[in-house]
Parts: sequence; structure tokens; C-alpha cells
Amino acid sequence: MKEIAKAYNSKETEDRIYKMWEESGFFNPDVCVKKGIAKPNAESYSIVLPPPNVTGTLHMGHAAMLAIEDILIRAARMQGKKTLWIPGTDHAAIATQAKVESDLYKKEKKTRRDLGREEFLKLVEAFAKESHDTIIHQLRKMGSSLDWTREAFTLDDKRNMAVRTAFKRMHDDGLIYRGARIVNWDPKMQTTVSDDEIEWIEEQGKFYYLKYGPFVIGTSRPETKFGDKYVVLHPDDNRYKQYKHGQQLQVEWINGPITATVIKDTAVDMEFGTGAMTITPWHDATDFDIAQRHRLDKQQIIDFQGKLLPIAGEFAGLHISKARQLIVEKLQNKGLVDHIDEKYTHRLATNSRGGGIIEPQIKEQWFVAVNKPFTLKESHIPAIPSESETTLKELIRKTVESKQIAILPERFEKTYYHWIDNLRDWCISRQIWYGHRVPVWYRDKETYAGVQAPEGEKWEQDPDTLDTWFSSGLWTFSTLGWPEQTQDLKTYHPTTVLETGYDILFFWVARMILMAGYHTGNVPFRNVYLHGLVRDDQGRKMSKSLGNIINPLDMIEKYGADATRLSLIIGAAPGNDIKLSEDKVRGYKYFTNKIWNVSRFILLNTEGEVDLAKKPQLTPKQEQLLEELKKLSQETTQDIANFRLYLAGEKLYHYFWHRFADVIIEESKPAFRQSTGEEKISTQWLLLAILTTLLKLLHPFTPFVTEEIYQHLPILQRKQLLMVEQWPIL
RNA sequence: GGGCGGCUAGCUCAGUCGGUUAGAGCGUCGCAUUCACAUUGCGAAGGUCACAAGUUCGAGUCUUGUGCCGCCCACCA
Repeated sequence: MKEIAKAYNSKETEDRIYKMWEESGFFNPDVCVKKGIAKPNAESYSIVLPPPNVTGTLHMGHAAMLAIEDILIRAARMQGKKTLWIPGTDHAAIATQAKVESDLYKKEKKTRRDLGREEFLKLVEAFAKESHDTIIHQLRKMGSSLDWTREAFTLDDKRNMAVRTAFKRMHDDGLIYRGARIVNWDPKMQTTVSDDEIEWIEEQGKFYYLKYGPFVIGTSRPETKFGDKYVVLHPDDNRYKQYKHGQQLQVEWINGPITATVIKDTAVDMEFGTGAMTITPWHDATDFDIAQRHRLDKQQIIDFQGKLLPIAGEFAGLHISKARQLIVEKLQNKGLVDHIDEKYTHRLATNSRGGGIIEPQIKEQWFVAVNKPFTLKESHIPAIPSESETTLKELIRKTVESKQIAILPERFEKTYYHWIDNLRDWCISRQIWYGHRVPVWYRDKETYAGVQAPEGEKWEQDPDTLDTWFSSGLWTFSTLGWPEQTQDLKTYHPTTVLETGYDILFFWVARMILMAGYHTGNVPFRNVYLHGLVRDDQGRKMSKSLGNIINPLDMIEKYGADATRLSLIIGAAPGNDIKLSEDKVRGYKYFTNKIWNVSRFILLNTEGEVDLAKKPQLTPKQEQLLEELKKLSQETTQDIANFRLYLAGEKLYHYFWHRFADVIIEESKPAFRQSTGEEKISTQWLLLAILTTLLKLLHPFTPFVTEEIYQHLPILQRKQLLMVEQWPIL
């Protein structure tokens, strides 16, 4: 027999085992069918990997995601299902561009405009390529049994075809339109961002009460007030009942007298401030809505660089960050400041993708209409029959309401509905360079939207690119070949599970439901498994500034991938944040070593090759142990099927260590010492039978150590790889 | 302002949608041990399940209220 090391050495083992798996081809379900691992008509089981952003390296959250998905995939594969897990990466348009721009500025003090679109894109692509390679390396290190032959990128040619096709179809249905609406403008990155990409920051500031004719109006932003010629009051506010809607009056304002118009609208909160406000429709979403309702004039005050326009008179050209104090001084000199509330907390909108402070602007952009009726031609969603009229908003709501998709944990369904209720039209165009170019061409007054550029001269393509979530929304089916009706699409879509962090429920999960609903008339997945954030042992977010980041590769290096996986599974119920410490990972390393040494003990006490199919005469006690194992096996199967991985993992851990090792093995020792024929043979058989079953059950959780041991098992039934062994059916 | 979640052993969390003396891991304490593993074994201490009321034969589990802690959303300018 081959010499077996005293302790499990993950470093020596893991890369070798992964290579073996990869070379076997069994990550690819087509190979599994060809080699008889899965029957051609077997049930399919598919997961599309949430594509990591090519902005850097993988963190512990990714590691948790990979551990969960790989467990589901490996169990399904061993259960004989046609099992597919598709790898891929996300170009992450704005995040990647922001990273490269920032590096470029740090290194060479240059901006993207200094390089020009083409040169800059080359730089981004080089960065993305490097980042991609790092990520792929990390995916392998975790033991992920991904089908590399089907790898995709959200910005590759096939996905670009899917994006342009999707855009055109929605455009032709009137669900994508171009309109001048108020958008979130980031003056720093010079682009719009969607509502969901905004991060609100609390800021201590002042609140100014200004005299506006007979009114006192409140504002936190005096620098936007130049063009304010409407004063808005609540129709039920008795304090102002002598003023009628539409009434005009002359008021003295920042740069001289203006004509003010009274507007009555219920959007005003009577309790707040003085109950009177002036509006700036060009630079505030609420004000914009009021202006739309009453068809009021809108005037731009701040340019796209964040500087005041000529309307500001003497302040024109001044950056808004410097203007406020000067304007307040002027108002004070003119006696227009009633009083100032010195302590006021207001919320500042910032671009969460590494950009600056958002300045709302009215701009022509492309939008997805979420409330516009359309006819869903072919539907597999019972709540919305084929040929019936619906809206995207209704589509994504009813899909979940009618239980076509199960969200785990269930409570996130409420969060999901709440988000839908607040959903506005989705701004999908961005003024950045890295991403899918909007597939629309212009010539004079003509506009052409299509999959390919139009025939003829002088057509200019829209310079904007699409929100990264537009292409991610198509991910479950674009990775399977859509818009072509491929065999993969028929076999693996809808996918079985979508597993991701709860923090991107809106960004991504909801948009996939929207896109799949519209384009395929079906759900993108049957189940949503939401994992929590991985935090440090004190429950803090891991961040560079806190210096508390645990790097998955470091953990794998020190304790092995199996231990790292277990530490992210056990004690981590879906939807709950995971507190992780190095001690926890170390604890599970001890467990992998325990598996190793139990196996080593059994191997050292077994002679020759045992035929597990030939069950010797067992004592009643031994039969009882087999019953116990059967129960564990059934529970594990059930727990995995119901996504209770934390329970399955814990039960297996407990059984293996404290039942199998501490009790069953210990009690078997006399049998080996006395070496009387029959008892020894039955004990040998029993221990090997239990071990073989446990290795199979544990394999999805700790694939490396179990595979390595399996390769040494002296049993007749051993096929090539544990990875494709049959799941215990007892 | 609206919504969601958490509060169970010193720490981290389970408790599979009501059922016998409430569990695990880590930690603590004591004992053992060159026999697969010190990355070990055996044993012990430790909880009025946040609080209050209710439903029930029976509540950590269901209902209502309260208190902290956390998260998400929102058009108080």
C-alpha cells in the first residue's frame, strides 16, 4: 500500500486534485452524459455564476458564494442530474472605468479625455484582462467545479449580440425610449447613474430661511435658487389660503426683482419648515415632478461641470462648492435672510461607483419604461397568460407573487415588493466609454435602432454606453446562447438556482426577472438563495481602511480550500451575515485533518481490496450503525435539496467526528487487535462502508480532502473519481 | 417617515414554520494519553431562550405591546 502522510497537506494536494478533475472533463455535463454519469434524459440542474466584476480580486463574499454554489452543483452531479455551472466575469462598466481612470490620474496625471476613447479603452481592456485572469485563478483555487468550456464575459461578442437584440426588441415595443427627464448626474465622472447606484451620505449642514416676497422659504441649497420663480404651497394650508393657485406677485430676489407664481400642490409637507417652498425643477427630482404636473418652466442653473450658468449673474462660472457662502452673504446684505438653522442634517447623494456628488440634471437619456403596457406574446408564467397585456412592473411582481420563483429567505420577498412599489423608469444610458454601446444610430433627424448598423452614409452611433446591469440582466439566458434557440437554452433555462448576496437583490435579481420575463416569457431561475455579507469577528464590514480584510487566498494557503469553504457554510443561514475569524477557519482545518486520520486508521487496518457489495454477516449492533448512517444520509440529502447547507454541514461534521471517530472507531479497535477472522472482516467491511458513504456525503463540502482519500480507498467499487460517484441511495 | 430583521451558554450561532430533561462550535476548568490524529481523548461548569401580557393540554417557536441593536427604502425642499 502506498505510504500515507501523517497529516493532511492541503497545499500539496489541492492543485493536483483540481487538475485531475478538470482533465476528466466532468465539469461539462455533455461529458457526463457521454460517459454515462448522467442519463441523456436526466433532470437538469443549472446555476449561472454571478459574474465577479473585473475590477480586482475576489473577497470572502465571493468565496462564500462559490462554496454554496459548488456544494449544490457537486451534490446534483453525484445525484446523476445533468449539472451545469457556467463561469463568467462582469465588465462592470462604470466601476471598472472609474478604477482605471483613477489609476491613470495617479500614475500619469492624465484623464481619459487626454487619451481619447480608443486609447483609453485599450487601457481598460488590458486592466480587465489582468483582473479576469486573477479571478479565474481564484475560482479554481476554491475548488469550483465550473464548466470552463462555457465561460462567458458580459462584454464579449456573444453577449453583445444578446444586448443589441434585447435593446432592439424592447425599443420596438416602446419599452425603451429616449426622453429628457431628470437624472442623477455625476459631474466628476461625467455620466448619469441609476437611482440604485446612489449612496446617500448624512451631512451636517445649515438650513436657510429666506424671505421670498411675503413668504419665508426654507432651503439647504441657496446656490440653486437663482431661477426660482414658483412658490409652492399645500392646498389645505390655512396659513396661505389668501394666495390662489396661479396668482402672480413681484418679489425681490438674489439678483433683483422677479415675477413669482403661486402653485398649490400636495407634495408640500405642511409640517416642514414654513410650509412654503420654491422649486428648482432642473436640479431636483421632487421639483421636477411638481413642474411636470403643472407644466411649469424649467431652467438650468448649474452646468455639467458643476459651475453656475449666466443666470447666476455675478456668480456665473463659480463652482457650486464655492458659491454657497458668497450667495448667502449677498442675501444677508440684501436683508433676505430671515434666519439660519445652524444644525441641520441632510442627505447627500453620491455615486457609489467611485464617483462624486450627484447633481440632478435634466438630460436626454435612454429609459426603460416600467409602467407602460405591452403585450407579452408567449408566456410560461401562469399569472400572465400569453397574448395578455401587462407592464414590466406587473410582470416582475406577479412572477414572485404567484410563486414561480421562491426567494430564500422568504422575508426578502417583502423587500422585493417594496422596491417594485418605488420603482421609476430605469435610466440605462451612461456617458462612459467602457461598456455596450447603445445600438442606435442618428442621421440628421432620423433615428435607427437595430442589431446592426444601418445601411447608407453618414450614420453616427449614439456615443453612450449601457448601464452594466442591462447586460447582467440577460445573464441567465445570454450565457446559454440566446437569442439563438440553442440546445443549452432548452435544457438549462430557467436555471435551477440563482445564488447571490442580498445586497444586489434590486440591482440584479429583479432585473434578471424583468429581462427573462420579457424576452423569454419565463422566469430566469426557480429559486433565489440570498447569502449574507461576510463580516469580521466583531461584525464589522471588511474594508481596506479598517485593515480587517481576510483574503480567501491567504486562508486557502494556510488552512486549505476545504476548511475555508466549511467556515463560510457552517453557522451561516441564508440571508444572515456571516461573522468570520481566522480561528474559525483553523478549526475546520482540524476537521479536514480528522477526516484524513480516520481514513488513515481504516486504511492501515484493511488488508487487500474489499468488495462493498459483498456484505458479511453483521452483528445487530453493526446493523444498527448502518441504519443510523442511512438516516444521516437521508437527512443530508433533504437538507441540501432544501438549501439548509449550514445544517447538513454541521450534522456531517458532528457525526464524522463525534460519532464515527470518537465512538464507532474507538469501539472497533479491540476487533482489530484480537484479529479473529470473522469479527475483523465484518468490522473492516463496516468501517469502509461507513467511510465511503461519509466521503460521498462530505464531498460537496470538502471536495479536495475527500477526493484525495477516495483515491486511496481499497474498495472494489471505486471508479475513477469521487466527484462523479453515485450519491448514497439508502 | 415607511418597512425588514436580530435579541437563545463567556463568544459565534443552530433550533427544519407548537410537542419529552433547550443544542453545536469555539473558549474556560479538571483528568488522561507515546496505541490514526496534541490538528488528541474523556469529563465538568455555564442559559428565568431581551421584557410584559395573551392564545394553547403544551410556547424559544404563534399573537399583541415595550425596550435596545442593525439593515433597507423614501420626493421634509
